Amino acid sequence: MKITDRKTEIIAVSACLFKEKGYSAVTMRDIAQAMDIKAASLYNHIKSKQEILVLIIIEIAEEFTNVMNEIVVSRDSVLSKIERVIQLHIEITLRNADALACLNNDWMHLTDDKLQYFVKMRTEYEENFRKIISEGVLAGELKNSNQEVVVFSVLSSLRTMYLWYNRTNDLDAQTLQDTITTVFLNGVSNR
Amino acid sequence: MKITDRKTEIIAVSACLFKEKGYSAVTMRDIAQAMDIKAASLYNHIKSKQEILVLIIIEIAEEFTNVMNEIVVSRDSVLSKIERVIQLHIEITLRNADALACLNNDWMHLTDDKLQYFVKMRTEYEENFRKIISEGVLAGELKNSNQEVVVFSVLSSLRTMYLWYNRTNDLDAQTLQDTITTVFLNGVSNR
DNA sequence: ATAGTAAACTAACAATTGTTAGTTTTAATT
DNA sequence: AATTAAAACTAACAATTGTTAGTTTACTAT
Repeated sequence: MKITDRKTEIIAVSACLFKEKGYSAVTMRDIAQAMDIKAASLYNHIKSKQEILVLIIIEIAEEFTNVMNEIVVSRDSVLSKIERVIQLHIEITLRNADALACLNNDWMHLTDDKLQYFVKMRTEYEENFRKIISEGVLAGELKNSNQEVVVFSVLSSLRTMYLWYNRTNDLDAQTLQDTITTVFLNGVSNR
Repeated sequence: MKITDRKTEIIAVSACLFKEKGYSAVTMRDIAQAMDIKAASLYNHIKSKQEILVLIIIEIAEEFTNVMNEIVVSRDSVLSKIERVIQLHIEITLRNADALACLNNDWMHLTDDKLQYFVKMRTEYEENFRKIISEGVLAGELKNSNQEVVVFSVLSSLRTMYLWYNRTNDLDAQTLQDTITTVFLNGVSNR
């Protein structure tokens, strides 16, 4: 049992490359070169290019799905639930930005059952988030705005955090969490 | 002078396909098939696949740049400026969602001087937005949050509106504008 | 030392890619 | 009816794609 096996390296290197140019624009020879081996050697470790994509995306999608399910059934207040969703996105972004970028941009290149499985998880995730927002409006904790707009305004920001979080290089996770929470809950206006 | 010339059709059809699968995954034969002609026939109208990408992205990037420049130098209040930025994004999203998706996801497949030109415009756009936020904090109109987080939280939402605006099919531009403005300025919390 | 295995290699394949050359069709103008 | 120009076509190219087969190297356990 090695500390980091070769397959794990391939996944990480591929995710990094996919983040830069997208799944379709990255060739097996690109991945191989980044690992300083020949393309054919990759196949000692992985079954296909598609398998790499699956391994990058599905694991992280399942994590989102599972934690979101926990949050939804919990007995926290709606505001706490929203905070926990924000926290979930920050955690995964900091831990694995490359895979997250890949999930966001390349999920449509999954095939057959994996694609179906992913879309099902994503739909479920969005429905759960919508459920939280509805609950909040009903409980009077949230403004009664158009819910689709609220859901996707917030979700879009959280989903694309990987694009910019590293520009704020002096920012720890807690400050990030606090600022984002304030922005979404209370807005940017000082009035 | 035709009502819609063939070249314009190619651009539109291509933008639509690029939106679905990304620039690299769409072949000239895909584009041709969508127009019910053969791939070689495309070259009677366009110079290359790359030219299609350039025509889709650069025009819309210039529009963003130009309007943003107008907004920044205007004498409106900061809150009005932010509202105008939101309006700009909504307008372009409603008018040309496909091209916007393409700009967001495929800009890195531009080459050489066009790539440089695009990145320069994007940087300028972000700096202008940051300038508005700074001005607002200084004038006491905005909360004194971490500015990078504010800038990209808002910008990320606006940039990816094309992904979801059509789910709210009973939503006119004005309601969309009002809801988004409220969400960002005042937050979702009711407290 | 020997055997065995993990992981690299070379060479090549069949399919697909963007693109070009040359030709035919279509439709409008004289 | 003849001319012309726009826009389609067929056929093919050279390069690149993901992948396979078979071989060699490097390291570990006997």
